[in-house]
Amino acid sequence: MSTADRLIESTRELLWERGYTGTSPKAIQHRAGAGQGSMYHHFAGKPDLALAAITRTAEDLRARAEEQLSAPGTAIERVTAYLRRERDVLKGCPIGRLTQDPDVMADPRLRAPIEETLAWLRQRLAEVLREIEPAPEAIAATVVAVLQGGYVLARAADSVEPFTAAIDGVLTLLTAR
Amino acid sequence: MSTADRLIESTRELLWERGYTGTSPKAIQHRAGAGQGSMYHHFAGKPDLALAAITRTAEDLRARAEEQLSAPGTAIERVTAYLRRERDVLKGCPIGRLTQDPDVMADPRLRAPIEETLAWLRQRLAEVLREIEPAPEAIAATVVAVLQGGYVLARAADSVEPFTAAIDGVLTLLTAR
DNA sequence: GTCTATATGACGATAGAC
DNA sequence: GTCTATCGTCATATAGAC
Repeated sequence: MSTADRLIESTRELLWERGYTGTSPKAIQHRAGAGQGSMYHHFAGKPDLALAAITRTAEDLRARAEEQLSAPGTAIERVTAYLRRERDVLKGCPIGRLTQDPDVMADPRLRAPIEETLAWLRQRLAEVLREIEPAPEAIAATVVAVLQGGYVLARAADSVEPFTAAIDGVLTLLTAR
Repeated sequence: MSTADRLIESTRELLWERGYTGTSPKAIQHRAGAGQGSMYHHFAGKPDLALAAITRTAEDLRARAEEQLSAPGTAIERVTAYLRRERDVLKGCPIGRLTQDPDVMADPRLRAPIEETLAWLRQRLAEVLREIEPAPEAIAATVVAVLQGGYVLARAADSVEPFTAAIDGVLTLLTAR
């Protein structure tokens, strides 16, 4: 892996763990095993590096969601597979967590991939759910919200349990229709 | 309002807007119209002040939830009133947002009120929903998660719309039972 | 109680040698 | 491409006068 790649990967990890404000260039360099000069040679600064990291994380999220959502099976089966797939629940959503960072949301370049990714997810889930719901838009928003909110509850409790309960609840409601 | 009170209120606002890491003592003092010496006279430091602020915000959240949840009406009516009550949607949940702050979650004193408040909310909603569900725990978790996740989607979109859609969706699912 | 002065280190970046 | 030196500012206090 090149130095530039190691810098991007380190930034992705740190943004996930500590957010944008909580992530310093120094910490990125240390984790990547790169020096100051090296980082500023490859990237213009912290926002530039964050953009590269966020873009890569957003692509990754979409690709992995698509794995479950475009698999064979009924709508319920695919949504269930997506919601119950293995996740780093206590780490939360690497995209959703950035919405809490005012410096990220204030920068249109950093904000765009986050807005687009969550809008895409909602729209993609609506497509799948259209198989069983004539107007699935609101329910698709609910499903994405349960996921994002489940992460919040899990972090608050320092336990996966509330996340699992929230997913179980929405699947119960969905399946009972 | 006393200086100590102004410091606590300013800290509450800043924690809501910028999180713990993003909030400096200097910013708190400036917003409260207090000097350095004044702040350190009343509070031991940033964590001490944050604890006072978080405690007050947690009490406030519980009191305001209780307003809707203990009102007269059916379970569905009370949950609907709670979910649809007026909110500062784009600002998000002042308690839930702190779960994204690793420095808060790493400090047991700061973490406790957050954990307790969300656990209480879940349990309180389960009590209300028991009127229509024999085993309401998972669905109560879902309802709280939709709220927390709805805030995330609203911030990502810079619009109240996804929040409203997510709430509408879960109420549709709940009411259709 | 509130003020000003001072301290130590981190933050985010630039400059220039190698 | 990477390194070290340097920079101006902010973060988070402590000390002591008033």
